[in-house]
Amino acid sequence: MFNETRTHEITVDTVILTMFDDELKVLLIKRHNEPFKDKWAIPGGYVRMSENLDQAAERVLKEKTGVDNVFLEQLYTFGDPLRHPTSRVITCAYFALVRANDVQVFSDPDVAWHNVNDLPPLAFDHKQIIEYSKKGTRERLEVCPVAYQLLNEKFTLTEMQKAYELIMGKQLDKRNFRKKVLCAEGLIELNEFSKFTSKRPARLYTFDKINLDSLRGHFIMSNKEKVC
Amino acid sequence: MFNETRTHEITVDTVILTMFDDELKVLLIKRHNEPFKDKWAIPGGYVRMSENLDQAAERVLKEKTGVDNVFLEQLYTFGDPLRHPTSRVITCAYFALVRANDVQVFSDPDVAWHNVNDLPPLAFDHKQIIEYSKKGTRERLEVCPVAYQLLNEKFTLTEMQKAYELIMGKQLDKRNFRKKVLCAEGLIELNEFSKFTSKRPARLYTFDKINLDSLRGHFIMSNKEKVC
DNA sequence: TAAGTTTAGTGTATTATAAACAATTTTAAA
DNA sequence: TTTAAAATTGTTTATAATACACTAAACTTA
Repeated sequence: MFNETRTHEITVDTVILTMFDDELKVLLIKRHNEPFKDKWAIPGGYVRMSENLDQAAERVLKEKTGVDNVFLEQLYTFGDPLRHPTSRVITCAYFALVRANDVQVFSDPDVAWHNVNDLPPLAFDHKQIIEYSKKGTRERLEVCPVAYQLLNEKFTLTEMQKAYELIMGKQLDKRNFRKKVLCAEGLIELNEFSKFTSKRPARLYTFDKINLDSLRGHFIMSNKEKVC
Repeated sequence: MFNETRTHEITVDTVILTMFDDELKVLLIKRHNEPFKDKWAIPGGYVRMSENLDQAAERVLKEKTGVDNVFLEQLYTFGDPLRHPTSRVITCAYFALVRANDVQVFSDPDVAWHNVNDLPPLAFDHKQIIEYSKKGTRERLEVCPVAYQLLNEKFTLTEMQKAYELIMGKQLDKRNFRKKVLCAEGLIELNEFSKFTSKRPARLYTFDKINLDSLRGHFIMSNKEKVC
């Protein structure tokens, strides 16, 4: 069935996640061409000869959202011979966490955010890739406070808890959550309050970006809270 | 510098780890051809058109060690344009844990086990790949008792602790270690004792393979013991 | 302007897990 | 039989996780 040659096509596909309307959203693009015409797909593209895989993923992310300098990490490489119906394409999947406000609003109705837990029919193995990225985000959150990547620069603790809850897929106790994050390094309490909430304003916090490298090991979701 | 075409060569490279002489060992092959002639390299090969990446890694492992049905997991994909000096080769790296006794003894002096912490000059980016695999093995051990993959079918708790210590890169307390593993699921106490030790014989244990799938989440090294 | 509604914010007691720590037992070898 | 090496075993302390409910502040509306 296959001609056992040595070359394949290699792409990067990027699962771009953000948070709004109390949902984790993934950016999808509706395909205009075969294969999988009219199905939705995560953004991707061929790896160029002069760039490494991280650079290819950054380029795709920048092209589709206009953002860079955000959390972007290699997830897994998918290489099933039949994942592409007409050619042999191996794809290195990345996942990115971006702030909804940073993304350029696109008027194209064929580029849209979808709830990661309520996906339309997807092209290729992209459903599997998105499922992997949900798991990867959760595992990443267990060792590193990546959830702040989804939040605005200034955020309330309620917003932060919501991000944790969406990624972990479970509700957290408000008092225990605040106790844990308030004693963690890197979180800075501001003397500002959210103005746009309709009820009691909430204190705003921000992250000390300079110390983010040292945060590995902090903000750990406990073993018991792990979704195994 | 580069012709931005769409095809690259893709290989799998496999970090094969085992344990003997109280050391974690990695299987290396001395290269006979350029590039990197006479440097050591981890076993690898081109991905065939008809196989997926897991199958390619299994094939390479089987060819080099004669073993299959062992722990073998995708690690990371390395795609720096300059990682291969003369062509554009993207490699999907895997890591495997095997029992030293299961591996066919090879008489070829250019195939040898090396201490992972004392490596000879390596070809390509293989030093980086091996470092990644040490980290990957440690992280895997934190959520799953993969260390048993390095042990014989019947093993003593001292041997098991040694495997944990080598992977974690630190010494563990004997009493706390035994307390933790003895109350974990899947470990079966045998009425047999090691005969080849020169002093007091140690009780042998084995793993309940049937229940291994349910072991995720057990045998967790605590957060405090994590090497971050 | 008072009452009602919504969200923000806070502390303690209990339980579970991890960590520190040393003496005794068993066998083979001398 | 004495000695040496490795195996085996429990308790105490410290830390972390969990469960749990009321008050405070601001806006809305009657």
